[in-house]
Amino acid sequence: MALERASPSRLRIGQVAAQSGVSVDTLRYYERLGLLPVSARTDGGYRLYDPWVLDRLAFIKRAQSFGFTLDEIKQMLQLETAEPEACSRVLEMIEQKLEDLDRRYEEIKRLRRELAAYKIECERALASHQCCPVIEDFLHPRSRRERSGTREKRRGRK
Amino acid sequence: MALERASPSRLRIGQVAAQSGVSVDTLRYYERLGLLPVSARTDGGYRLYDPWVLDRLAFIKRAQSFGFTLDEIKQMLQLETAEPEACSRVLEMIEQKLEDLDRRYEEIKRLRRELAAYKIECERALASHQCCPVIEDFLHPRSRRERSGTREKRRGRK
DNA sequence: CTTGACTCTGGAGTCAACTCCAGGGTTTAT
DNA sequence: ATAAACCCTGGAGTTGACTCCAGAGTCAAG
Repeated sequence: MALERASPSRLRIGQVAAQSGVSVDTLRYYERLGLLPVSARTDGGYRLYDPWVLDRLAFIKRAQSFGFTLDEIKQMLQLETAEPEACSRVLEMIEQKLEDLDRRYEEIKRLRRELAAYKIECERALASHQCCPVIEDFLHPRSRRERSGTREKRRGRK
Repeated sequence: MALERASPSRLRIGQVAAQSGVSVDTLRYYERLGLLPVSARTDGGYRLYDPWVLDRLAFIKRAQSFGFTLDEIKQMLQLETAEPEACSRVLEMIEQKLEDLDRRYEEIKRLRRELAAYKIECERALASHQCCPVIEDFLHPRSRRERSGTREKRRGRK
């Protein structure tokens, strides 16, 4: 049985791995998950890939970089490009992911600000050879904003 | 409900859980990890906590919210507050985490921008009943059309 | 034909931070 | 004394995205 031997158009898994930067293990993993098609095989059982899987892998990596999970990516890949439904579905997912990014963005901004404040305090303490205020402060967060007031330490109710 | 017989100053694990918002399982897990001290016990083997573990738990949650891992938090907790070394060590960790936040911040900004562009394209296609350009675009990030291409992309990727 | 690089399978392991479970023992109110 | 909460241990399971493994088969070159 003449198998597709050394056909320059088809790649073995190692070549796909090398060209895509995705490990062979991951390629097989993706196939199990249904992100890649069940590939053709040689008589000996070796997988043979059409070069377009490289495009698909690029898609996967790109979508991943946006924070889409493999499962979400799979859903996108299962959509028929031609159908308008596909587009609204994708739009939906994009909008959700945008909200997601916005939330994370704000959170990071807030954390950054707070952490930077700690840093300054820490530097000051270090310069004047005092004991570390950060751990103290982390331990009693609420005393921060009432430093000039009462140092109440009651937390939680009951 | 509240029944603190005997010594009112010591809490059982369920009370700590209720007051801290951390599950009893997690409390035991933290103890295993060394984030909480090995607690005293009743004769029957029940854990008894001093109320200051609530402060420590608040510290842990706060540090976690900054993106510190439990392992890093443990390192901080092991530092002796009084020593200046502790402060410089903490400063180091804070600075590193700040860099981390900055990196993530920039990345999110970039992704947001790109994703928003996709969204607009998607909306346009949807409005004019064309086929979804996003999947197409994801699939061919910076290549020319070879496959059923309809129009040239002017928007360069990345 | 032999070598050595490549590939196959199924399943297990990894990481972080939990979460759940079975099968018991303890406390305390009634 | 009994029931209802509560708690104990140790170990296994969860999630997502891989990563590694043993033991076997395949392929192309020399």
